[in-house]
Amino acid sequence: MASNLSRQNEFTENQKGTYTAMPVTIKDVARHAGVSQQTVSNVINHRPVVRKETRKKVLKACKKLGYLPNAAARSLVTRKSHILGLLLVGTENPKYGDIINTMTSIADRYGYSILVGSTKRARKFEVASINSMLVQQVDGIMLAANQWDSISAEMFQGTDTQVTYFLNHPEKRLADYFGVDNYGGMRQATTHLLSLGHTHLAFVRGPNTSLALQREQGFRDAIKAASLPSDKSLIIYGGYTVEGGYQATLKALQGPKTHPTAIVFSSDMLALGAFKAAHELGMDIPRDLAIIGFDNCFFSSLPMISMTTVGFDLKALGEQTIHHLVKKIVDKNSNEPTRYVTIPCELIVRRSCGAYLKNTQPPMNG
Amino acid sequence: MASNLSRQNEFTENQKGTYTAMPVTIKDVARHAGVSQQTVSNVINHRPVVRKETRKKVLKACKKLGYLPNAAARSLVTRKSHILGLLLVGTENPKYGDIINTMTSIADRYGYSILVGSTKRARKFEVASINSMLVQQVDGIMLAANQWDSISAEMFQGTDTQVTYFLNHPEKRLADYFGVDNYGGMRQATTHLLSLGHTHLAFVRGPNTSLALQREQGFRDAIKAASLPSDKSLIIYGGYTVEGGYQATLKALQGPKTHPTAIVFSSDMLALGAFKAAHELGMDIPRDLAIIGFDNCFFSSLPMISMTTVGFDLKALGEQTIHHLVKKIVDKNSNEPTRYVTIPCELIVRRSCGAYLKNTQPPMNG
DNA sequence: CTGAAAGCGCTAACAC
DNA sequence: GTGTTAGCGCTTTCAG
Repeated sequence: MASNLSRQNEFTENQKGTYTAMPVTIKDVARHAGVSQQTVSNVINHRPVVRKETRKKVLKACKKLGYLPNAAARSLVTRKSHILGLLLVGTENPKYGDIINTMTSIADRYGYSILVGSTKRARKFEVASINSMLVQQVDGIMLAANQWDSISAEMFQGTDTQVTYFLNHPEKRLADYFGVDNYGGMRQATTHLLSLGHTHLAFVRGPNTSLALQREQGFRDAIKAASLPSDKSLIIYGGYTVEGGYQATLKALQGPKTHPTAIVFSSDMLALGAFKAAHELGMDIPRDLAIIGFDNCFFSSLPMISMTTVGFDLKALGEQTIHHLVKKIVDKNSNEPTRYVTIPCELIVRRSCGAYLKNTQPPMNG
Repeated sequence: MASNLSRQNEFTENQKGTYTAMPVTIKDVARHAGVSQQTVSNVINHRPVVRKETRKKVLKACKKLGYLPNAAARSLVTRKSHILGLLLVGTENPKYGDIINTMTSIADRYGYSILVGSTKRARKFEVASINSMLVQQVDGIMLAANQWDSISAEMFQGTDTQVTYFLNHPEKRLADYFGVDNYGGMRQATTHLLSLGHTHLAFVRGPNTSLALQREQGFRDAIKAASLPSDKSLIIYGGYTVEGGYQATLKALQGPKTHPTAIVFSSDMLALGAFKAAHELGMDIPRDLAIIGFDNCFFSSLPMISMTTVGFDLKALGEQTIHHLVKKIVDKNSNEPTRYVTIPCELIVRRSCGAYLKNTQPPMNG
């Protein structure tokens, strides 16, 4: 790609007789270097069919004029924009920033830019965002489906744009999916609490996405596998905010049933609400209440939180997602089967689950 | 804009005799509706020069064929991509996600998409990102300058792309700037600690950005205004991570000088490190050490953190930034003077500064 | 109000 | 290796 930092202009006279800066085109470079447009194009695109001296001459002209290729023009003929869409559900979770940054970095290595969007958890916005990205000619979209019954993948029928579900997928498997083993992670977390002797557990569930539904199922199956009577477990809706987790915790601890001694949360954000609730009720975590979250957000390792949670390798997930998506974009008609990938999870034991209560100190790194 | 959800295709035979789906163009719609391309274009762009019946006919054909306009083609002739670049320094701060989401929402209201990038705090990446966005023909860039001595605004000379600095600006005021009153906010925070009776304060400073330098100056001037001998204040580099704040706090509390009784941090993230350090040293915040952060990150209001901090209205800032940027894009040659805007800050007093130590309870909302 | 023609900046196909 | 030509899908003249 042409260099930068210095951009000289050519000024051309327009109809009104005023002078305006016109962007430098491949034509200008060609004229300046005394070669044809095609040759300039060959140089810019690193096609090894240009003589060394010619290439040098062209490069020099590019620099001199401050030439930058026009992606729109290129996109129009190649039918490739080198833009990828990343459509997530919302921003409440601080993991959002991590994800965008991770994906942007990886995409960059593959030569793609990232256009971000949020579905705001509403079908209307999901459709509008996809439409907008389609219009912008993104080569591919990584889509976190809003709802379990989303049919947004159908919007890509007849389009050049490749689509893969990311983190969330709908019921109908109309496209590839790259996500996390939410089920396995949550089942392991729940089993951990059971092994610590808890017999009354509650689960605070998230919104109606595949991700949250899988986590819930992991909890249910762990309870079932332990042969605990199902009425001894409590399932409460919490949504995806700290406030939601707070309300749900209060409900669990103040309801008519026998109160749980441990609560599993669909996310770290929800679990934070438990700290607030416990604080108000004068309860100590983990002495009076054991809790486990999911996501391994950065705050979970802080000493005053020290939350047991389930982690996963976001970078690896992003790498696989983009790698596969780009492959599908490049090998236009490599009729690969629909892929359905989940990366494994890891239980990260800290203080909040009470595992360190009886025996030793919490681990040094909080 | 044309509707969606259903996209039928036309299949055309290519040279090799295989059939491939070709995207529906304005031509196809025109033929189908029995009108000219121009008329279709007029309909799509809501130009009020088309008869009602004709418009209806065209819209129907759009829907039937699943037509979506091609932004690349449009951009090529209008010289407007309707894409805005948002270039931030990094992602360590969870505020990052907030910012992207806020800016995406606002831009959407103005009819623009957001292309995100990260400078990774290195000039090399800053230049590469800007270049990439320029190639993609973004209409404007909101740029958080890496360094105080950045000259990246010069890259826009001779370009159609409008640029405004955002959150951070370099020393040379080559472009508009929209940011936060970092100086005033930090000065107020420091003065607050002084009013609580502290005479030995430390400041943990951030990286070499305008934002961090302004915050540092706010601290220095507050100390100076209180006529405290400057050797009674300690300034330590912390960077931008929790770990950096932790190390800096240890340094402040274990140095040869008289130890500070209060520490001001350049950001909430840095201030979190103080909790870790205090925890290790067996000190209580705020009893043994008062701290104040900056940013009002979501975690600062949690009861087990309850951090006194400085907040600002990100939405208002984003709105002003994009409003102005879009105005400059649309009014191509409205020779407005370079604007330099900072939005005000607000001190949010919670438990960590010790203001509630002697008198009353901490506020109910943590 | 509608239609025909030109051209945005670039790459692809084919001569030379 | 290099130059010429055509055309991607759209908007913008300018005639009618």
